[in-house]
Amino acid sequence: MRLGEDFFHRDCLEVAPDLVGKFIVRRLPDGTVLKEQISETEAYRGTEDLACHASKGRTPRSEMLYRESGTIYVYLCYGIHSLLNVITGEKEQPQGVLLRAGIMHNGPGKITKYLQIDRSFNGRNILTDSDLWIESNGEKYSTHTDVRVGIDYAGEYWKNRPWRWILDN
DNA sequence: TTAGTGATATCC
DNA sequence: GATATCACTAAA
Repeated sequence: MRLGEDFFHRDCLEVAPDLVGKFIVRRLPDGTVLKEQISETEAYRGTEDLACHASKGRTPRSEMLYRESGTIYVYLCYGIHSLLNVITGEKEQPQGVLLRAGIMHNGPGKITKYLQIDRSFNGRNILTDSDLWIESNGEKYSTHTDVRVGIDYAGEYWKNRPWRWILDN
């Protein structure tokens, strides 16, 4: 079953753990359908969160974070990797969830490479897009938390929020 | 451990 | 217009 607005229109701290175990589905231009089970997510929440791109305020890049839930936010990291986020919560309240890994592809840059997602997806909507969506198989999966990765610059408090969720083995 | 890579924010 | 920085990865 494809996940809809009810799922994403919640706080990122609720959506991020719930996304673990769900399936991200990508339909390529040639019709091939790729499906990958999500195994790791991270939440980025609000302007106070120094790890969130919205902490620098509303800029051309962070604009997507302020959009309605379900908006797709893709940005280029280190000049090489496209990182995929889904916007959650209330419009105008910047927050989202980073898809960090799938069962078969472990790493935020690797999952987008496999799914052939680049910045052309930025601003599209995962609720309505015909080439990218998220499905549930109805099962619940247990997770454990850890701190977020690659945000040493965010200061002790934000660096230590347990806002990464990982699928239990 | 380090190079590779280019968009972005922030400073002239 | 210049520059420092970065939610990463693969190779060594």
